[in-house]
Amino acid sequence: MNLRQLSEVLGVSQTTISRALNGYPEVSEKTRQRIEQAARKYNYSPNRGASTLATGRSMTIGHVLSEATSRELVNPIFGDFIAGASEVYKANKYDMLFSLVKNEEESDIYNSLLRRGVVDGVVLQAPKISDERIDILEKLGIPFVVHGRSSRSNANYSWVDVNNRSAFRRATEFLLDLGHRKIALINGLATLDFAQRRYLGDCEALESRGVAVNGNLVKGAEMTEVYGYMVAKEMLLQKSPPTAILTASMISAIGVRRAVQELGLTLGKQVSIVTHDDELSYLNNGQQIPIFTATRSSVRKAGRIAAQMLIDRIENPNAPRAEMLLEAELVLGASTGPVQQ
Amino acid sequence: MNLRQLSEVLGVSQTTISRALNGYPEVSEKTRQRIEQAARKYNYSPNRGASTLATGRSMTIGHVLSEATSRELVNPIFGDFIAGASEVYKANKYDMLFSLVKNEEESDIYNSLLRRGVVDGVVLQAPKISDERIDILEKLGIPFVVHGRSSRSNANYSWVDVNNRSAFRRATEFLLDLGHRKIALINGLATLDFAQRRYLGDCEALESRGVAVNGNLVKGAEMTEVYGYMVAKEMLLQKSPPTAILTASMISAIGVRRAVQELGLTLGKQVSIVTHDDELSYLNNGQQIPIFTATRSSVRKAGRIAAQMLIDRIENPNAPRAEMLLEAELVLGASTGPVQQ
DNA sequence: CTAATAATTCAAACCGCTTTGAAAATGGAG
DNA sequence: CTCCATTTTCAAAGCGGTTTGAATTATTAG
Repeated sequence: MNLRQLSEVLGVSQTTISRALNGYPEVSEKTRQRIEQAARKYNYSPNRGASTLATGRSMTIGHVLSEATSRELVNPIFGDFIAGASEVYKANKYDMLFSLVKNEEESDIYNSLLRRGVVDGVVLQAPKISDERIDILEKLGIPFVVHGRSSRSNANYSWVDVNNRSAFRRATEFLLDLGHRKIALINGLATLDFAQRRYLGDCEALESRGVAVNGNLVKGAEMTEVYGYMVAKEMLLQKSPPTAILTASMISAIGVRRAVQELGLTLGKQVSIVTHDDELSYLNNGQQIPIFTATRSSVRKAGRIAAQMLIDRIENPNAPRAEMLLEAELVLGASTGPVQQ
Repeated sequence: MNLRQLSEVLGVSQTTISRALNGYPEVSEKTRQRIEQAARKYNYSPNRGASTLATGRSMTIGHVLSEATSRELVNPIFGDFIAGASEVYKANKYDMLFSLVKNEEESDIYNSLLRRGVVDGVVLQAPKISDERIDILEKLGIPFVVHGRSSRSNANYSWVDVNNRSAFRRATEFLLDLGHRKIALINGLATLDFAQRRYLGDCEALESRGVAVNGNLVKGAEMTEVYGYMVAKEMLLQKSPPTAILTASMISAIGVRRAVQELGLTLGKQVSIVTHDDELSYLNNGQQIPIFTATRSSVRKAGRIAAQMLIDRIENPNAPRAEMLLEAELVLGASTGPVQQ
């Protein structure tokens, strides 16, 4: 059933129906009722292509995941982030379009999505320290919001981010307070902005206590379980092993735990771990007592905020850009303890 | 730049341009070249809404994730599955639309997506043993493919699935061969079809060796780390604890491992684990020697296959339905060993 | 009761593409 | 050089909505 057919059935013009259904004031309450009822009865809803064409709005938001950033590897936080975003999109009647692109197509995809009128805006994830995508998007003039930030960019964009720096500064300070001096950092990919900020937070804490940053104790790559395991094992077998390890995700922390246990060491005794915890739905950090001491911040919440920001930008293009810095809380779990002599 | 503008610039009709760009034979190679060049130069690509309206095809495929099935919980395999699907969509110039729906809207969403012409087809994930969605989709006449199957449904649908039954039969047989008799199963949600099949495979193996199925050793729920941990701990503290545990995912296996180690037991000695491994990109099951003995089948590959099947159905509606049963391989890891007296 | 004003409703234009049926251009045969 | 068949190009009609400006109807004031 399309609009013309419905208007014939009702004996009312298409204009009136369209207005009634879209909540315009120029239609009497009586007719609106009648029209809404009929729409339900005949199972009518406006064709998406047609209204996109007529309004110039696709009511769709794009999320682009680049294989460049993630090397064929799906970021484990991806699922929860978009679940959060989806909640907000749904409430605002937007749909979510998802694209996986290869490195070389990366800069084209935004242009293409915009030009073809496929999306009204995009969310940028996992920004690099220096990320050309941000400049591309700004040049294109498409509404966008970044999940994270890009330190080197001086573009004027909207973003949501966790305060990675202060989170990792606090985490390191906490370990220092426990007497640890050999503190390792098993980070995410060094080119990613969040990894850099976490590194800086770590360094800040160390330096403020006069502890030199040891390059051997800082590594970064994809945050997989295996990576956490391998790096931890290697570090723990050094002549001067770390007594505490910071990890950038629960996934890698699990790998670190495996290494620790394989070496016959005990978590919270010979080795302490503090991890960042994105509160992934399938990786709850324990029940009453958290498994890992962690800097905690819900990535799902970040998804909700990013989505709302973007919708605001789309529907109110000349509003000032928005930014939101989420503070992670430091939760005390069973994976940390005072340094052992 | 839109079609009319381009046609004015080129002094050629819109028809010719459209045909040239869409590869129709009625246009000479010379003009095609000229048009393609100009399209690139002026950065023209057809407006999506307009072509959707004109062709009746949205070139978009829907993936619906229901919060009913997953209780606010994002399935960890979700990311890798859609990454696989996306590869194929991109190669075929489809976009992917993602919807998160609440239980009560579940049956409406398909109707709505179809009616509004938002998608050309949908992929159904995580089917229940008896899943009304399949009947709804069939009634609607929308092209769809199921990732998994629905045992109770006798609808005639296309699907891709892992042979969960034979995989878990083999896994249990393997444990029986090692002398285990008290074999627990920590499964997914009991209402989900794959969980039922895994359970049946497990039972088959046990019964064929004359081992009675012990209801106390079979549990199922969301496959989280914490769930695996809790159930394993509970079971291992029974008077007659299992000597081997089957788990439905790496995530829950990690939880089981945590419980095992917390109790001072050793994996592959007092307790063996066999898990299903979906080959999630961020959860590689070890390097040379797998951490866990596992029934392995790539969910990303399943995503690719499902996507291709669906595209085939869309572009060739009266082709016979397709089905694909993937056999999981049993890989031997460090988590299993002969039963200890 | 009429005129002026406000509240409703409508016909038609438009969004940008695809596709049909017809027209124009080209080529080959006689 | 004409005629017919074949290639190539085109104008116009949708596709199904939204929105504008005008027309109709209802309401109020005088």
